[in-house]
Amino acid sequence: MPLSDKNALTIGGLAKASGVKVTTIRYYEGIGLIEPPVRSPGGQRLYGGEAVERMRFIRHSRDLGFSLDTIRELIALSGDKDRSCAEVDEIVKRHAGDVRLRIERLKSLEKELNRMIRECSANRVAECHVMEVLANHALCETEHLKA
Amino acid sequence: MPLSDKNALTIGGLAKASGVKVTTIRYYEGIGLIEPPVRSPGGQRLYGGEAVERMRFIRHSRDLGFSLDTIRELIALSGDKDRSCAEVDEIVKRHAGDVRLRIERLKSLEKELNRMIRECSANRVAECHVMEVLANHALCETEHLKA
DNA sequence: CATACTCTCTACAGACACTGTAGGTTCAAG
DNA sequence: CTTGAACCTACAGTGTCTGTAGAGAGTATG
Repeated sequence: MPLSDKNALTIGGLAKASGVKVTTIRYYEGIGLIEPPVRSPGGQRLYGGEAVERMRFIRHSRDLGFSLDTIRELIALSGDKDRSCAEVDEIVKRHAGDVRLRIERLKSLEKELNRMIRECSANRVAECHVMEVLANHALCETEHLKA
Repeated sequence: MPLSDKNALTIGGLAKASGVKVTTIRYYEGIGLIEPPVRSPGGQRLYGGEAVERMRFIRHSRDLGFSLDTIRELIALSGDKDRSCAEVDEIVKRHAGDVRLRIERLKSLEKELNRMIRECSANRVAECHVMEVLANHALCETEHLKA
């Protein structure tokens, strides 16, 4: 993107076009996830169209739950167009596995919470079954390992 | 717990008895989640048996996914033994709702990730379907709002 | 050209729930 | 009395941003 490009986007324009907030874009630049763009004579950031693509890629990957570190890997891989995409698949599979695990844990959590609620007969706090369960894991039916 | 109590626990003993790490106990004291205990002449923390109960309560609540702020509320409510436990129920219900929502989101995420994996034919990165999907939410089937 | 107004700039603090580090002190056992 | 584990404080770092403050840049109108 040459400086002379009249179609350059300011950071606000990039934010609107990509759905990533201005402050977040600056943050991504700060941690080296994206390249620093050229600046206007007054010091404002100016972006070309490819920056929109990149920001959308990042945003969608974030929405799919990938960490910024993983996204960094994906971006690096995408630079090597001729490489087999087996590594990319591997990363996505690993992530899908993580997600499945988290779902399992949350499900047993949900079961336990619902059981607690069902079994409370709304008495005084002093005899509250919910409170007892909170105090004592032995009263739980499931193992609900930390979410 | 009088200072003279020979059965007092040091922070390490409390950690073992409750399953909460030493540093975490100090952290909880720092943020005012638990009361500062009495100290030995040399300045070391000394805890009585009720501290073990409290730490277990906190740990189990954390395992069930409650935030420290919510646990703070629960502890405050537990101090008022005669109060109806409707508020406690309310808190647990709200949390159960949050958990359900998270499960829903993770499920649609999982679906999308699995679809991405299935549809990749392991070519070069340049034509990788996974990469395309990451770049473009329009290629998604589900709405998979942020997890 | 002056003014107003929006956008952008940097730098730093805060959120959550801890974990880790550095450098020192206390305590119980041998 | 010495050793070694456990303890102490204070502070920085994790991840992914969000929010704030105060100042400068760019644009539209009078």
